[in-house]
Amino acid sequence: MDLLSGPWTMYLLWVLSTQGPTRFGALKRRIEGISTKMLTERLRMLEAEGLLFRHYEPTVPPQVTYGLTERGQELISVLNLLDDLAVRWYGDAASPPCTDAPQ
Amino acid sequence: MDLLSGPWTMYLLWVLSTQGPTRFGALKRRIEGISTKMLTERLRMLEAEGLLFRHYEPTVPPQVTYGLTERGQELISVLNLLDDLAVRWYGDAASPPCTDAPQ
DNA sequence: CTGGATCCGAATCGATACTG
DNA sequence: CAGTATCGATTCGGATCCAG
Repeated sequence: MDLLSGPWTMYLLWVLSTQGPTRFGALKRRIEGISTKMLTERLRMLEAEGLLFRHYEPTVPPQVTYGLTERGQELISVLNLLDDLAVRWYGDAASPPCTDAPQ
Repeated sequence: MDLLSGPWTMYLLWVLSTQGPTRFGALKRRIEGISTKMLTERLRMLEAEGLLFRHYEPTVPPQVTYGLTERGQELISVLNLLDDLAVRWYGDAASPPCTDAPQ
């Protein structure tokens, strides 16, 4: 509970679940409003909990990709149920802005 | 998400789910560590969201009982799944102090 | 591009005192 | 018993600057 209670945490997981593995900058742009500090903190915490992985590619410039681990996926399935309730109670409008056109 | 992200929120719901309708003072004692202010805030918020009800009995002294609504129960079922994951990942020790012997 | 370090204002939260 | 009101310490989080 403490883990998920942090700001942006659930939303970050959610974004990763809809986008698949995503790079740091893309996440920052996608989440819009989150600060570098927050994003880094959340990513570190979730990584420490084994909910997501960090893939570092030492190119120039470096590329770092984050994605859900198996545990992360399991957690997402619970969050999906939560979303079902949210939709049922508040309607689709309450859903996160899933404006993804991933192509 | 914002709703559940608040401090004590999930735990409070959890306690109410294992105790059934509970009075203010009992909740405060049960949750141990929460301040009056926090508890009141959380209760108000959850009531406003229709997750729990407030029953006021104008006796002397007054008795106020809080309990889960139907919506609250639905949400608990999701939290239970979350608990399943927690137990699987961290073991029973990480569970809330569910020291209930319901028989 | 991906962060780490620092500073500082804003929001939070607990403790306390008080009421019906 | 069940809160409300206020105040002050603390924490939090964003902005900024810097580096590999």
